[in-house]
Amino acid sequence: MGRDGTPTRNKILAQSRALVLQNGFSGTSIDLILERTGITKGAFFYHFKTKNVLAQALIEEFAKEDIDTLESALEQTEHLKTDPKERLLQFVQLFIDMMTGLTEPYPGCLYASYTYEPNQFDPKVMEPISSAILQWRTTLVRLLSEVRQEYDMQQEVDISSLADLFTVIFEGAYVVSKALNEPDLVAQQLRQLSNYYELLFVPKQ
Amino acid sequence: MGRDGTPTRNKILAQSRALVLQNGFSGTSIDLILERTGITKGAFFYHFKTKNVLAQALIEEFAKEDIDTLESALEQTEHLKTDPKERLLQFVQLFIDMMTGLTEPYPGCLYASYTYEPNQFDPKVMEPISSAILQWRTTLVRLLSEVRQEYDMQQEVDISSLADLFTVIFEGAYVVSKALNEPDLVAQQLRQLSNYYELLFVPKQ
DNA sequence: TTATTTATACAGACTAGATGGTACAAATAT
DNA sequence: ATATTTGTACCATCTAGTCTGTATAAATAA
Repeated sequence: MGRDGTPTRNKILAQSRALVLQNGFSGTSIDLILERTGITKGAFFYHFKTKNVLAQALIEEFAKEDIDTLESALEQTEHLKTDPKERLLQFVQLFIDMMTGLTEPYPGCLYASYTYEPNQFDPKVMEPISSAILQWRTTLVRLLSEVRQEYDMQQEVDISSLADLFTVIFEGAYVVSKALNEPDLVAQQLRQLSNYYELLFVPKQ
Repeated sequence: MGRDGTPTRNKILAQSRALVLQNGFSGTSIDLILERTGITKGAFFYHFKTKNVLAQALIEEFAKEDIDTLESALEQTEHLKTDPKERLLQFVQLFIDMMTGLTEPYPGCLYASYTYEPNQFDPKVMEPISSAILQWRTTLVRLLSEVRQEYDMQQEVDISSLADLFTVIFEGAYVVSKALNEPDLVAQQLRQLSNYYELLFVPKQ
């Protein structure tokens, strides 16, 4: 019955994400989205009742992809479970590889974009952000705890903060990479994180 | 000579900065600024010919304060020059102290805010951002190079990336701190940076 | 098979209010 | 007195969102 609307919906989501990362959410007018997608107002409001519904769909999709990436990286390193440090380093390495060889800066993170204009959104639009960040924290706390059990720490540091450092470096590197227009900066910063982990955990005794 | 307009101008700048960090630049209407400051439209456009001129004034003022902070921290640690590592750690410590004991998240960084809606601004509005970030890089490269001359590095890492890590952690920590509403996260992350420096540089031989 | 119904998807003119910006008179300080 | 600062009415444009109508495609019935 009726034609298939998912290509249209996906076009709106994809272009909107790109536009929001360049213009901010409130700097992205619906007319601009229409222009970019070649879609009309009627089609847009058929798929998204209001602009805020689009905001919510955008962040939910982004968060889903984000968590998928996290879980995929976990799976890809599961075979290293016997050496938790090796696993941790390999886990980071996956993201280094992901961010290596870009020719232009990674377009950025919607979490940061939204976080710098939180008043534009209903509270429930912001919720997936903290939810996702906390899931990164939880996951890395687990990975780090496993390392800690089999290695000595050169310094007694708070595992939870150490876990957050992963997200912090990502978010910060996106900002600086965009600001300086240096595509490989993100990978470089992740390498620093890897070095830190390397130095911090040493064989027992 | 007419009356003194600087209090008005300063009120506009201060309130606008706060508003931009909450709503984004294009989400901050002039009417909202007027409402917040209790100033009228005529006054506003007397001080700032266009909204983009305000954007420029905002970022220039912010960058100036930022560089002032950098230079102040340099001065405050100059007496430790004989032990460059001690100086570096003390340098970071100053910022940890600065970010300790906040009751609500630090409002954020205009560099990041602008970087996530760069299309809203003339290119010359964005210029002070890269300029300031590069000045941090240059300064930290100097501090780190001085350490390197008197200490061994546990791992051979790129000094320039190591320098950027300072800014990266600040920017990332602001984002995550705001997103999770955890005021002390910034100080915690800077402590991780300090730990990394601590581990990386070891006495010669 | 073909005409008709039905649910879905899209098109585009229209509106009410917001937005950045202007014009200019009035107030204020020196 | 007059350069400077402020108040307010106004304007053109942009904004999100509405409305009515049309196209598409599958389901149903003759």
